[in-house]
Amino acid sequence: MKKTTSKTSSTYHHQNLRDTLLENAEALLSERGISGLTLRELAERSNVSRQAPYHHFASKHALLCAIAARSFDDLNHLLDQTGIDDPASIQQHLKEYVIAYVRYAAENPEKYELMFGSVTWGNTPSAELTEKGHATFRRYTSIIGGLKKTGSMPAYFDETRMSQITWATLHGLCRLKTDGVFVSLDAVEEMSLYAADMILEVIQRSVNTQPNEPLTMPE
Amino acid sequence: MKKTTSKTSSTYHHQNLRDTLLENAEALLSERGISGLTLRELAERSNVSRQAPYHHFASKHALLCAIAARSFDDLNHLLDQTGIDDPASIQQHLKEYVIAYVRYAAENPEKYELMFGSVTWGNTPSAELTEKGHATFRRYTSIIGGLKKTGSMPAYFDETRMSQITWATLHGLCRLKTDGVFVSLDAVEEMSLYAADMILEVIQRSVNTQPNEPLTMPE
DNA sequence: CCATCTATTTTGACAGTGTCAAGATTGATT
DNA sequence: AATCAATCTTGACACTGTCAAAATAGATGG
Repeated sequence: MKKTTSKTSSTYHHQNLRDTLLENAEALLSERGISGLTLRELAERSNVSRQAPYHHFASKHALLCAIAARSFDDLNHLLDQTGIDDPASIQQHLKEYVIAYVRYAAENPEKYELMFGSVTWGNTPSAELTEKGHATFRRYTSIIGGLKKTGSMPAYFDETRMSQITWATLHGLCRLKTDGVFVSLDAVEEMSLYAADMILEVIQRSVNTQPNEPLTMPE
Repeated sequence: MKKTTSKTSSTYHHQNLRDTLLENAEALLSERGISGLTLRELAERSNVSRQAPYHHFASKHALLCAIAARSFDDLNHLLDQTGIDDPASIQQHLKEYVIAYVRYAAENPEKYELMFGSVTWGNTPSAELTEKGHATFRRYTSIIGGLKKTGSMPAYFDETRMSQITWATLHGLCRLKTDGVFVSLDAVEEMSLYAADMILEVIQRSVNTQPNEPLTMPE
């Protein structure tokens, strides 16, 4: 029974240490980068011994997964605010989504790396992380699916495949920015909108085309 | 004057230590992953003291950049073997390129991470690395440019932007695979070919469309 | 109100890591 | 043969993540 005791005995963390650690970890992450986020310094910054975090996170990997999951929440919150001005225009929604997505990645490169990088995903990512990651993708798929429902997308399109590759485009651009291959945020935003236009174009043009030669699976 | 002395005094490495280190580093990388590649174990495996590698690589970062540059050579060598069966068909070339590219990434996830990851690019990547990375992209651009020359791509397309975003698609898919977000290689290959088809489609269809509403730069 | 218990925090220790500073060794050059 | 510059080695330092065991706090039951 460790629910709402909340006596908050000063100089002793107890229940809220986990949240405190996560907040300080995010700050540390932004300041020193992913390799500069060390458990010992995190503990010191949280005024706690070096082993204390282990009672809230089984390992450093678990902590990183928790940060990633939390970052997915942040991103989803931002994405929720797209497409509300003109709910009827899914095209507009897609563009706003893309811009919000790219901006978040560019402004939080270390978090984005944890959200999709091999550090977290390469070694049995936490269930929380995989679930939230998939949820974010589902959110994107629903937009692409919306294009189909409103008739902007021909019915014979493979909705899943289409979502996967167009979102991979978005992800690829973000990754190139967060990894430092691309440096200009303006350029990446331009590319992203260009990509969004291309996606909308290929869908739009397909509508006016005979479905006898669709975007099929080769081989 | 340290050219071709090549006396190869046994049990003493001398000139070829650098190459030996790189080879062993690649092996170690494949076996233990990027975090398992440690300078000390690399030295031990090369029958050399722990500080010896520092005479050939200024730091671990420099070593990682050298591995990445070497990997670019490997990849470029593979890509050179695409599009030779039917040089006339650039569409075929693109598909072969995509498949070879994805396969290399999937089979060498750690190398791919060094080639494009923040570990190398985030902290002043070596001139050799940036040059070879850009060269690889230029190679891709030339294919997209080939589509324009043969009339398959409308002249008003922005060749550079088009290359950037379609290559970002390829890169995004590879990254999702190498990072462990996607697990099935078959699925990623399917997505890649689907993407290649989409690229070719959007270009092809554009040819039969009035250029008054092209894929313009928004805003 | 006190004793007990469990969850939490701490201290000690260990095997690693990258890399700086000096010393030792080698093959080549004068 | 003597000198030299490049190369390799050894010692040391400040770190890292994490196991083990001791200490401490708050909550619980009498």
